[in-house]
Amino acid sequence: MTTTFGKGHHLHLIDGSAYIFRAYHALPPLTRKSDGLPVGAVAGFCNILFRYLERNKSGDAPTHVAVIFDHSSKTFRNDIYPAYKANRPELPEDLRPQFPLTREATRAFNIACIETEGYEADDIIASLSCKARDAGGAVTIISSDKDLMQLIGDGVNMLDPMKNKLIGPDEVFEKFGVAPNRVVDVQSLAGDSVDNVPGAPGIGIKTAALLIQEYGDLETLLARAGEIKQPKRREALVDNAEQIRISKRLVQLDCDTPLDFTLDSLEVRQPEPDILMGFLNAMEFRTLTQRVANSLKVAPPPAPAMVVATGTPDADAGAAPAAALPFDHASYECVRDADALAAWIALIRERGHVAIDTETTSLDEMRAELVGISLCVVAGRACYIPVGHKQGGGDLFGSTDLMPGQMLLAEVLALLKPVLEDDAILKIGQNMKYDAKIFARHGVTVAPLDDTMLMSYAMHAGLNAHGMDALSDKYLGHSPIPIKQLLGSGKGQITFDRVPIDEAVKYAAEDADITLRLWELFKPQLHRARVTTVYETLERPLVPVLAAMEMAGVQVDRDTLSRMSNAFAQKMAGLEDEIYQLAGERFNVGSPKQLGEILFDKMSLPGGEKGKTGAYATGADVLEDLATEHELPGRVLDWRQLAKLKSTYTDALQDHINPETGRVHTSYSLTGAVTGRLSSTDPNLQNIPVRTEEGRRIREAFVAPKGRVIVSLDYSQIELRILAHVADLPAMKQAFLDGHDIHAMTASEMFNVPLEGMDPMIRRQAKAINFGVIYGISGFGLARNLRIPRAEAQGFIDRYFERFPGIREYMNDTIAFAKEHGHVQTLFGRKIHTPEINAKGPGAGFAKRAAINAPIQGTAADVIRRAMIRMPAAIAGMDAKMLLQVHDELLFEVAEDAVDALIPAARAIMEGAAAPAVHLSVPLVVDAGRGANWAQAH
DNA sequence: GGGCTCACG
DNA sequence: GACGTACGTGAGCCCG
Repeated sequence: MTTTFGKGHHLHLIDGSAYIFRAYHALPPLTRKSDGLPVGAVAGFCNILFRYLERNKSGDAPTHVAVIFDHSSKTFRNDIYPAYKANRPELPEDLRPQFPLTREATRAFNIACIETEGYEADDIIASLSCKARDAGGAVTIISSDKDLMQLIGDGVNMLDPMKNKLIGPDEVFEKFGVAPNRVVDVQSLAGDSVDNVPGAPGIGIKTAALLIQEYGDLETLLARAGEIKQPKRREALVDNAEQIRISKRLVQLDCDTPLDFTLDSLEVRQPEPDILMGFLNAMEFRTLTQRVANSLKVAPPPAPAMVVATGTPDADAGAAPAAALPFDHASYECVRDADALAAWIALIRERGHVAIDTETTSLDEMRAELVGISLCVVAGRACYIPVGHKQGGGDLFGSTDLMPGQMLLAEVLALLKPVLEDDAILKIGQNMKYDAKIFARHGVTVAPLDDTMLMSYAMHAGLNAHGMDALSDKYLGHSPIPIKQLLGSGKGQITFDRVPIDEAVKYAAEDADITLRLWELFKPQLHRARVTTVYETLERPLVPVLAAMEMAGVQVDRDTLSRMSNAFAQKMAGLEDEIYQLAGERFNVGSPKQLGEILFDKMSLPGGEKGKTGAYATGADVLEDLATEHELPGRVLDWRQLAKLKSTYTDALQDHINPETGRVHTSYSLTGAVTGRLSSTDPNLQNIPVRTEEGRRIREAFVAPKGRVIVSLDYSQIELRILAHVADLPAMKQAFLDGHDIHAMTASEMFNVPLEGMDPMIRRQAKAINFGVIYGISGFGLARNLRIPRAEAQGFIDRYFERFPGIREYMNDTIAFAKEHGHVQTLFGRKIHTPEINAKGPGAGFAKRAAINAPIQGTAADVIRRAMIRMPAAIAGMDAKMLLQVHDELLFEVAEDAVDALIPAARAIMEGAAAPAVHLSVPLVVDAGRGANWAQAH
């Protein structure tokens, strides 16, 4: 049938990856109508292929053709030079899922589709060119990539598809000033900032070409570099010879890429109309479907077909609308051997993404042991890989024998690691920080990732919860198997490793299935809700940063805490004796109910007010008022302070010291607060005492190991600065610009008193008002806070509004915005929903104040998030770790000799964190402290 | 498990 | 005109 490739044959090599990027950037972000799948790049790619085929119908048609793709961004060149192509911007979010579709498109056009792991498309093109040329055939490389120009000559030329212009040796000389066979030499010298090829500093293409022209080739030039007259050029070459040689290895294309096919297999084939039309129709490209139908002289298929043609028939289920597909627990697969896992990995590679979930023995990621991993690539089709299920479901002796029929964890991880770390495969999870930490403890860095919980949060903060059960219920109309059903609850609760494997398969695979379906649903919604930037710049990139902080943990000294606990216990016992004496009887001081009865019934102290539950209020404010009447309330207050410190801090904190690391590992919730703030749990390290002297001493237990110090950097008055900016308060802005005491300035402005020698009481009142404004001030609240008559408080507020008219405007505008849109937003576009804003009754008051506060608190939260995301790169070279975040403070552990470098670097990141997205009209100022422990550093 | 109290920003 | 109110969190304890 065919003769072997050789003389008279003409091979076209199409640079597919370049086409994808061009198509992506040339077209608006198209999505498939039926399900919102991004397909803009696929559409452009198909158009280019179609036009290419049409053009070849007339004229110089090739006999053989292939489209070549980059397999992933990591290649053998990264082993030579890790920074190679390291400064490439991250792939656009909506492009990655289109990669596999462009492969499908190529196959649908019946064109050979080629990629090889570890090699760039350019290397495969080079190898094929050499092979074809050596066989005596002609080659045309269809690309405008200058890196391919080194291949030109001897029957190999290039075609720039943009300009439809042939590139031969003359055009190469025009660009590089040398013949094609010396292009590599010029590139090695000139380097390339786009690909991060270093080259020789100060030498560009012009100079490089002159040098090569003069000396002939690179090796001769390097050998005789000492003869160069210009001192700068001479030094650049002599000092950087090694770097230049590395550059050469980076730009030199590899002509020996392994190829597992023959040139003959690339022979031009006509598209199969059914397959091509089926694909185009499934992608819902109406115009192109019609045009291709005309060209192939066939009838276009009936419009919306819901099934995407994919490489394997198995994957077809994925095209049905995810939400509508029922959940079939029986269909989930249990993966028990390497072959089965390999099949899943092949499917993952084909699709370019995978939903993943881990099952473990604990919610504490630092102690949890991996029990199983579930994967889902296509809605409705998921698997579970058990690795740590144990015999004898929950017997008393805690048998440690593994159940038979499980793969070895090490083997599973070895197979999955390349997938989990592959740049080109998106890993999707619900609360991925958890799973990423589990994998990180096994030496696997999961990236890139998407997180359905964070997507939900970016879209719907303030509207609903973002846990898997809530999301599945709301969006998929499906209640997942409750974990209680497997583990039980209370005393008899078992851990996941004791769950029978067939039960675990259903539960675990379902979670991955749900996650994938949510992702398919949320992906296009993110764009429509206009929170893609929020998600991509403020949510997702924080995941690895927080994971690293949590895993690092903070060293807490058990002895210090233990000694404090003992001291507190003694003091409390003494106070209890006094309290019993004063009360005339023994009772439980910790019981507000009993205390209320003693104070107000037995002792008949004034002001006993019962709340809605019928109990007397005995809060600190009530007891403080009563302290003037009697000694007992004061003692109770003292006792309560100690009880709090002991139970919540000095006792509980000790239980959180990880026995393996000797450190305390908190867990941050990215979705814990509606405003964008983080929250901290298990333990909460964002509320360690500081306001009282006794409490502050607990921070002495947060220490740095020998040779290291604790460094604290905190934003000064960040919320007030943001308020001054958003409400446009010129006087306040000026005070910040001048570095003045902001509360004193406020007092001076309001009460017409000079700054010099100001009464501290006046300043205190002004400070309370400043904070009140941030919280959505009310006369009642301010009156209570300052313990002044309500009318007086209202007078303060009126005067404040008079002096800072921007405030009232900001409040009114914000509430009006919330009423109209149902949400407010931060300067960075984070949306906080306010569903109660139009409610009647007292709820409306809450909603209004929350609406006023949210943009300010939320903007401050966004600022420190941005700083945290940039921090790892900024301190990369230093022996320093970021450990904790407390809303406006970042805590670091730093080697003593690195402190002087860290502080200015971290401060610069924090102070500049708003830019360039937002230009604040007020400077952000960061204060720094250092010491052996947190108390000293603060 | 809800309510109270109190630690933080 | 009355109602109830500072904004955002998490944890430990009591008590039903």
